[in-house]
Amino acid sequence: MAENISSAVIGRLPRYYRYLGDLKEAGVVRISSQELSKKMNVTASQIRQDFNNFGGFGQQGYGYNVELLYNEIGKILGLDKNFNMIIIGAGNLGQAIANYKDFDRRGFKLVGIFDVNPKLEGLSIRDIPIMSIDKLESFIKEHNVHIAALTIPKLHAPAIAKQLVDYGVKAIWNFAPVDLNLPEGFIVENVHLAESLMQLSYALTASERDSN
Amino acid sequence: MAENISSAVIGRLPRYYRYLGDLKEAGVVRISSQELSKKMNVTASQIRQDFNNFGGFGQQGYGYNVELLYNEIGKILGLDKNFNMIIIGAGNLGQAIANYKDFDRRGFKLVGIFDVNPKLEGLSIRDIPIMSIDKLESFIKEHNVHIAALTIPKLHAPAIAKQLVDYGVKAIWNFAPVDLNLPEGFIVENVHLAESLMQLSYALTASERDSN
DNA sequence: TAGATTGTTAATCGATTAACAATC
DNA sequence: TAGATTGTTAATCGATTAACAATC
Repeated sequence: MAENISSAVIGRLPRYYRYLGDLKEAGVVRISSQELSKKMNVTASQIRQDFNNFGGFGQQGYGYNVELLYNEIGKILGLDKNFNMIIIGAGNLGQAIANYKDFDRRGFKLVGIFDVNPKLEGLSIRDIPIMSIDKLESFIKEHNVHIAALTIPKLHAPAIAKQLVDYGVKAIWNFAPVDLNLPEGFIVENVHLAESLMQLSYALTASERDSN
Repeated sequence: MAENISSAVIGRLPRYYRYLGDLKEAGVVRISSQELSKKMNVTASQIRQDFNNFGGFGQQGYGYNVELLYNEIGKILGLDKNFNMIIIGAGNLGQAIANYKDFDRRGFKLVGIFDVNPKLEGLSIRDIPIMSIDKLESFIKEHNVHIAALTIPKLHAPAIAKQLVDYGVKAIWNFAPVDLNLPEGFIVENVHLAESLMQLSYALTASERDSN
């Protein structure tokens, strides 16, 4: 069905999903691409093009059924499935992610947390045990781990990432400020906080320049 | 000098900056666009085009001086300046950000942390006091706060964001899963973790589909 | 049926890549 | 000078927007 959709389109789906979820919550039953375009500040044309990448979900003269569209986009994003997730690195960021109950609700089930620090072993976050990194291999091979969130320092991230691939993890959610260079086709989604802050810094700097 | 550079270009600058920093660390003095293109997995043409948006930093027949280029990109990104930053919301994510010493090093100085929870008042993270949200207005007006990192739940984020704008903050680094809809031209940089995870989920789902 | 709005094709715009003259 | 590599123009590619026929 959906082969080779551009990443520009995929990048917009979660935002559509969020708006449609809000509309559903608010009890809105139908919406036209034009109404949605006003709310979201994008063109109606883009909305229709985006949805039509996956086969039309609307109806001429009517628009889109909010709940149906919400569910369909959820399916496209795989939110109707359950994925087992582990977190590597129980530092501040790892703990923050471990505490996000929303991820669980959306089908991302946290099944384990790993850290190199032996002092943390035996502790747990939301009943998920923190384990020694030594147990990583056996744990992954025993459990069906789809996603590993990598919240460890830059230095060790590439080596650990390689292990994760070898042990059979399917995707890495990478928070380390480094490119992991994994085998062709392996799924990596990067969250580079420092880069985000630099873009903000650029905007601040540029706006100061302009006002002179 | 640099007016209206596309956000595609700006989005790539921090990555260039990271690679050039690593090269500098490694003692590399010069690099050609072609060598850099191999390392970074982008075209040499794009590298040269990107840099030439800001005036050429290279030299024909030689390439680019690593340290000079690193410093120039740093200046473009505003990393030669100092910005005062506050964090609104001392939950897990707020604490994680507060503990990032790297941001301080790059000129983002954390000057205050705010939370609605009165129990946290009086505590501090890395010697930065956690204050009641009641003190937000006076604090911002007394200190020169450039950036506010917003790490609070979705529900209250838009209202707090509005206040931040009114009180004179220059930019918001928004971690709440909501669009803030602030006045035209006000700087917002979003980090939507849930959306990032959904894109990863899409990739996982699509790869399963393909392998069937 | 008439009106509304989609799905889809065509036109435009912008970003990326290729090519090469300029020049170190 | 000859070789290398940039800076920059031109060609290509892809994404966005506009337009409209199909259809509910």
